[in-house]
Amino acid sequence: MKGIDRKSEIINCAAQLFKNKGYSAVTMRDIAQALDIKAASLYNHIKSKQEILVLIIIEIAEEFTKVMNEILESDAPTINKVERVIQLHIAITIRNSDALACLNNDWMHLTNDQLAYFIRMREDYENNFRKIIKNGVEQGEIKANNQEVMVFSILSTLRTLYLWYGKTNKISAEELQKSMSELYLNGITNN
Amino acid sequence: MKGIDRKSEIINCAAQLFKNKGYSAVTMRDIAQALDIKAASLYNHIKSKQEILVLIIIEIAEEFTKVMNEILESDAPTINKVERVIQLHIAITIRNSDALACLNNDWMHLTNDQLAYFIRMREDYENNFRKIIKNGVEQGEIKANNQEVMVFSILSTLRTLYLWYGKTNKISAEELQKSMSELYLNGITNN
DNA sequence: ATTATAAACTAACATTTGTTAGTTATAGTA
DNA sequence: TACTATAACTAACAAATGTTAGTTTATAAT
Repeated sequence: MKGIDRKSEIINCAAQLFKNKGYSAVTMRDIAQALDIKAASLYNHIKSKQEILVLIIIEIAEEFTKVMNEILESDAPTINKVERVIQLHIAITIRNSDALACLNNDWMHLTNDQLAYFIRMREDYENNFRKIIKNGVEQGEIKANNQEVMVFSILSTLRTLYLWYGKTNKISAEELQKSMSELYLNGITNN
Repeated sequence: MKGIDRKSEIINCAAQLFKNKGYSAVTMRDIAQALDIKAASLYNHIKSKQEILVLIIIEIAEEFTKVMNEILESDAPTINKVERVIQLHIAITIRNSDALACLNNDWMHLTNDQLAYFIRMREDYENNFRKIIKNGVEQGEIKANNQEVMVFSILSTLRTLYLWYGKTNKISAEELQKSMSELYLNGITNN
C-alpha cells in the first residue's frame, strides 16, 4: 500500500520532467533528485526507465481507446459524438496533463510489443473518429468538405490542449468545451 | 561552395533524424552513419551538436516572425489575414517539414541567448495572431466567442500540420488551404 | 610538380547514463 | 526481543556520448 503510493509518486514526478524536456533528455538522476533521493533508490520501486514510460503512456492510451469506442457505438447524433470526443480530451488534459504530454511526445521511445500496441491503439482511435465524421457526412449532418482535414484539424487541437490549458487565462472545462464545440461546428465568422 | 553544400546536407539529415526520435535521442554517431561517414568527420563542417539544432530552428522561426509581421501590418480584411497565416504554415510545412518538426519538439533544447531569442519570437508570433483575431472581432468580422480558444485551436493545428501532411492521401497545397479556411471560417456543420 | 585546402579517417578522452550489488536504517509484527 | 519488509544509501561498472587531436587522402590552384 505504502509502496504503491511511492511508485505513483515516481511516475508522476517523471511525467512532469518528461513533459518539460522529453523522455530522452531526462536522466534517472534527474528524477531521483526531484524526489530528493539517489538514482539507485528508484529501483526499489520500478524495474527500469522504460517501465516508467510504459506506465505513463499505456494507461491513458487505453482510456482514450475505450471511451472513443463507446462514443462510436452510441446512437447519438454526430454533432453530439464530436462534442463528447472534445469532452474526453478536455477531461484527461485536466486530470493528467503531464502524462498526456508524454504520450504525445515520447510514444516513439516505447519498444517492441508496447510500441506496436500503442500504434495500434492510436490508429484505431483515429479510424474511429474518421468513421464518426464520415457517418455525419452521409447523414447530412456535416458538410461534404475534405474529411481528412476535419479529422486531423480537430484531433491535432485536442491533442495539444495540454500545451496551453491552464497557461494564460483560467477558463473552466465547461467554457472550453462550449467555445471549442462552437468553433468546430460553426467556425469563427459571423454569417 | 562545396563545403556549404555538405554542411546543408548534414543539417537536413540531422533534421530528419530529429523529427523521428527527437534531438536528445539522436547521437552524433547516428547522424554520421546516416551520411555514411564517422562522427568525428562531422566536426569539419559544424561546430557542435547544439549548432545543428540552432541552424535548423532559428532560420525558420525568423521566417515565421517576419511573414506574420507583414500579415499583421497589411490592411487586408481579417478573414484574408487568417487565410494568409494558414498559407504561411502550409508553405513552410511543404518546403521543410523536418525542420518544422524539430522546431516544434526540440526548441527547449536550445540554450541561453538562442533559447531566449526563440521564446521571444514565439511569443511575438502568438501575440500578433491574437491581435489579428481581436481586431476581427472588433470590426465585426469574427464572432465574439472566446478568442484564446480560436487562437490556440488554429495555431495548434497549423503547427502540427507536418505530422500528417503527405502521410495518408495526397492533397495539394491549394486544396488544403481551401479546406482548412472553410473549416475554421464556417465550421463543419450544415447550416 | 608542389602546395594548399577540404574532408575524410583512427584513436582516444572525460563525462554521463542506466543499472546492479551489497549495505544500512526504520518501522511494524511474531 | 528477534524477525521481516521497506526503502533509503554508497560504490561501482559497462556502455554510450559529445568532442578533440593528429593523420591521411583526394582535389584543385599555383
